[in-house]
Amino acid sequence: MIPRQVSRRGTPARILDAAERVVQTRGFASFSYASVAAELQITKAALHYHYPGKAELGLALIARYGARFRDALAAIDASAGTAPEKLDAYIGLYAGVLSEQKMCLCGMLAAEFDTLPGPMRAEVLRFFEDNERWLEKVLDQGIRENSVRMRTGAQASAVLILSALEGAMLVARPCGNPEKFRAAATALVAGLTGANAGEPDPAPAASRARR
Amino acid sequence: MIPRQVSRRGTPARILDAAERVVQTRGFASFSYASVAAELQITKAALHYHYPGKAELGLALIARYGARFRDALAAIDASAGTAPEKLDAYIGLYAGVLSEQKMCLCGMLAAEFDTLPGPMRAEVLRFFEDNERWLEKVLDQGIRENSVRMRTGAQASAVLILSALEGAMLVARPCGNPEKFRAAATALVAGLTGANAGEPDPAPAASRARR
DNA sequence: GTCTATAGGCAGATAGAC
DNA sequence: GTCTATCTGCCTATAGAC
Repeated sequence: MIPRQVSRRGTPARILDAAERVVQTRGFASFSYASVAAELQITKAALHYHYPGKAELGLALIARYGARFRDALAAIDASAGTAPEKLDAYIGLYAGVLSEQKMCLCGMLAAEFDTLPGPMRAEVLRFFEDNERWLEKVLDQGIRENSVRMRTGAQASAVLILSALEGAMLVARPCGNPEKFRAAATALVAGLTGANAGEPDPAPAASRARR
Repeated sequence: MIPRQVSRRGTPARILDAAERVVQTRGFASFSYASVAAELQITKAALHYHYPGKAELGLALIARYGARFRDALAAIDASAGTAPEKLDAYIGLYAGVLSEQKMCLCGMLAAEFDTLPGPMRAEVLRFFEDNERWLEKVLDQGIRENSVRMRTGAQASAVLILSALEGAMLVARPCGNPEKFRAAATALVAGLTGANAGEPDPAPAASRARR
């Protein structure tokens, strides 16, 4: 009586789910309509109905990923923690992706940048810019709180954090060793907060800075 | 009377040169015998004569790249500089690649890792391990010299340096902005060397050292 | 060593039935 | 919305002449 669907999620979303997984593990060039169709047990023609071509599907992929990421950053902001706490949460986002043996979608697409259609390129750049802006804001907060100590500007440190985490995923994933990612992240934070690993902060983060 | 070749370099080396450039800009999946043959103005069949298949060509590519990199590291060692000087030279290797709008070959292949033939995977892993070992050695030297201050172990810091530089290339290349790479590298080094380190600091960006 | 020619497969994409 | 069937093009790879 009830026309139950194969899945609660609609077909477009399920297509994006499958495509996203393939792109994050094998890359955009190595992803094909055939592989996604096989996984969803539908035909390539059905995929083309929902997404006319690879370029459009790729764009939808980044758009959804970017929106999800921005939501996650907004949620971290809403938690109103200290800068180091926010950084830890930010690192957790990356660690979560890596724990599924996946690369950051935009990190993967950055490697393939020269082969991407124009609209996809623009969205990849936007993703990086958004992340840098958010990180810069958090670092500024950390300076006000006296919980972060930088010897260079917040902008350069923001680029470093983004680069280090993307790079740590890139390097750690082939090694099949999430610990490698954790080690890099810990050393990164240590260089920004002046914290000794395994020891209490020499200058405890302002317990609840104004904001 | 002298059977002059088209180039001083032999055909196998010229094939590797062209293939390397394509892989470092577009990726291994997007590289084809046809594109390399067109660039060298020979046929695909001639390429197959020198390298039976894509897997063999790819392996030769990493082998040559890895050997060249190891030679560069040995040259830095031979210079007998301080640890910060060696790190700067190491960063210069990456900057040189990026200045040609190219990604590190092994960084690119790391993104595509899941699609690579087994022998290529092994060489990519070897490259990362070699780099980490070398960096760890330099960091140990820096501790002995008192020119490097780490708040975490040398191993974790070595992974961070490798990750940050690979990631900085990954992020900076799409932006078409080498300055972004420099900013990340500067912030990275700043986090590893104290402002009040024994060695003269050519760029005391933020001279208010706390430790 | 390099060529022409071609095999065989898989890619992205479309037309039209249901 | 999903299907079958098909088109076109590019891919890796091989056979055999020169």
